[in-house]
Amino acid sequence: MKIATWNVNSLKVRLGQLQEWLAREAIDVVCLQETKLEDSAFPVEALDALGYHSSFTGQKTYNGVAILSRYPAEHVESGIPSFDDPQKRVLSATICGVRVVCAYVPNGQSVDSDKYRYKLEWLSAFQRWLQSQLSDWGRVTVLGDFNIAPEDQDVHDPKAWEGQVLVSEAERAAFRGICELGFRDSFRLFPQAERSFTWWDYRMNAFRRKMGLRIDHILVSEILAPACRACTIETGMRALERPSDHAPVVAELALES
DNA sequence: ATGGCAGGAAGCTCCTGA
Repeated sequence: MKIATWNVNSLKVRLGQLQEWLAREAIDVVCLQETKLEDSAFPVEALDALGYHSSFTGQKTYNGVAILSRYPAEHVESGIPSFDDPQKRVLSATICGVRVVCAYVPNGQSVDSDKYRYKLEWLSAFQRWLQSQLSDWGRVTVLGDFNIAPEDQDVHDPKAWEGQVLVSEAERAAFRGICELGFRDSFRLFPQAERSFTWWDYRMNAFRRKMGLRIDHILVSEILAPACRACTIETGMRALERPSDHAPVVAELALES
């Protein structure tokens, strides 16, 4: 089973790229972030035509997450139950016996902002909830835009970014806290090229200059990790005309059954 | 030096993203 995550930065704008990608790659589950669409505007028919069932929770202009799947999605749940939040950032579903959590972690803006405090509170609630997801389901995968570069090797210029939002110690501690519940960063299960990133700023020719961060992740629970065969970044998607500023991440799970 | 792109909603400029 191939699972993927992609921050599309507007599904309306990126629908054509998504369709081409899904027609080309045999991906079974796709988690999307920043769809920026109200539910009534979600392109259900276009994705159904490609063989995908859509689950989604969205809002106008900001946020919005979706899970596309070639197989039925069961027990679909929106949000973090204990965390009342009008921002549509979390969607979870069970597909082929695997709990799939699609997450769009808050950006945080800057470390001295209210949005940063919201990010840390959000992450704390997310971690608590993931613990219950782990005990409920066992086979759990968390895919999404974490807005956290876990280590210096995930940052093109660690010196320049030191202490900034996306790399600050409190954010990295929150990421480790989630992993320590019993998750592995699937990307680091395998040898990877240096300077592997998933996001490049639209400005300053950052992509061409390889000035990126690795902030989109696929975590797999310990019990699933032995089944993980690969994790790759679809860097080519960032090189398209009118791209999202994020590239997709894809992981392959060898599931018995 | 706080810029630089891009998307959305509004409406000819602003907010947000990361």
